[in-house]
Amino acid sequence: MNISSEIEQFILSVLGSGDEITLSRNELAQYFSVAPSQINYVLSTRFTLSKGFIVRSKRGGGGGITLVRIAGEDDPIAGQLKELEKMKELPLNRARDMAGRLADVKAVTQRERDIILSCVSDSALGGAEESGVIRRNIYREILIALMRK
Amino acid sequence: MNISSEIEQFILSVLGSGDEITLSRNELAQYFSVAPSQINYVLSTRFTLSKGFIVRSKRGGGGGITLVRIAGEDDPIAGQLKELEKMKELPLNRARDMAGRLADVKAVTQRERDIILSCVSDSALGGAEESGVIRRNIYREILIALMRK
DNA sequence: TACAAGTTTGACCTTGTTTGACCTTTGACT
DNA sequence: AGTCAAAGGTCAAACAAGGTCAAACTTGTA
Repeated sequence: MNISSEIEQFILSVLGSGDEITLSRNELAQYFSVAPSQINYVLSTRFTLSKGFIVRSKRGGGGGITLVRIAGEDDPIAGQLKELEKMKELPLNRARDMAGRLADVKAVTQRERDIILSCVSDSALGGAEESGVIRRNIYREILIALMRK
Repeated sequence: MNISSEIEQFILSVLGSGDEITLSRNELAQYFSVAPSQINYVLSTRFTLSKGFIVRSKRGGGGGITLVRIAGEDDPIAGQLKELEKMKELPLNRARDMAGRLADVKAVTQRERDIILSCVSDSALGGAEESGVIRRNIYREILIALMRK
């Protein structure tokens, strides 16, 4: 496993089932013997909004970085639908994050997530012009289907 | 025996009776003293879907190639896959029939069928050129996801 | 032997990760 | 207020995978 993923796991394990954690960029970097900016890389690729995290930080003496897990309670499906309405295209990475999040909060099963991801994968849409637009429409239809009880 | 077949045998023997293996393209290539792209050749000729494998890969540092063995020929999903390989396009009616059949024989849940149908619906694909082709590719990817053990 | 199919190689491409040099903000202490 | 050390931020270059494609070579077969 690469270092970024190890750092991700480490943070997740320290976070445990809590929903907030504060950490020091420099300490973390030293602990793993990497450049401090690597921490930013991990945060920006693994702790994104679509994965359910908010990152706040403060510079200067006594500063630090705080991760907040977004409470998954207020219907994530409706939330994502709303999010989608603002987008014209849905990039694959974003779709992966979003579907992963639905699985994390148990709005869909692992298997359902796999189905969703194969629908919006490049191998399914690759050939198409405007695949970003199609991906967005497909994901939107899925969410609508999931809302119907 | 040619090198490609030796590499194939090697991979199979390491895989043994397991149904998943992760390997490094460059290491393998070095081990057999061949061009890295030869590994792709082996994968694409010997570890195909019809031979019962899915190949996934990730680039970049910490990347790698994963082979997954999938279900046998006798299940309805594999049957539909075979059927699909002969088609260039998948009309919506046909997709409805096929997904319905999967639900009938309990290869998917009702809810999974709904998700599948929304992915291939006209409201998802309506705008696209060649929506029949895209529908076929999406349905195909779904089947592949469903076969994963 | 000639042709077709299968194999092997290498040049070039795309994506994901890691590092380091340089920049900005903040709080504490004159 | 002014200074400055202690955070964290940005960005581009280097590195580390794997992917693609076509040309060259080999093998099997009519």
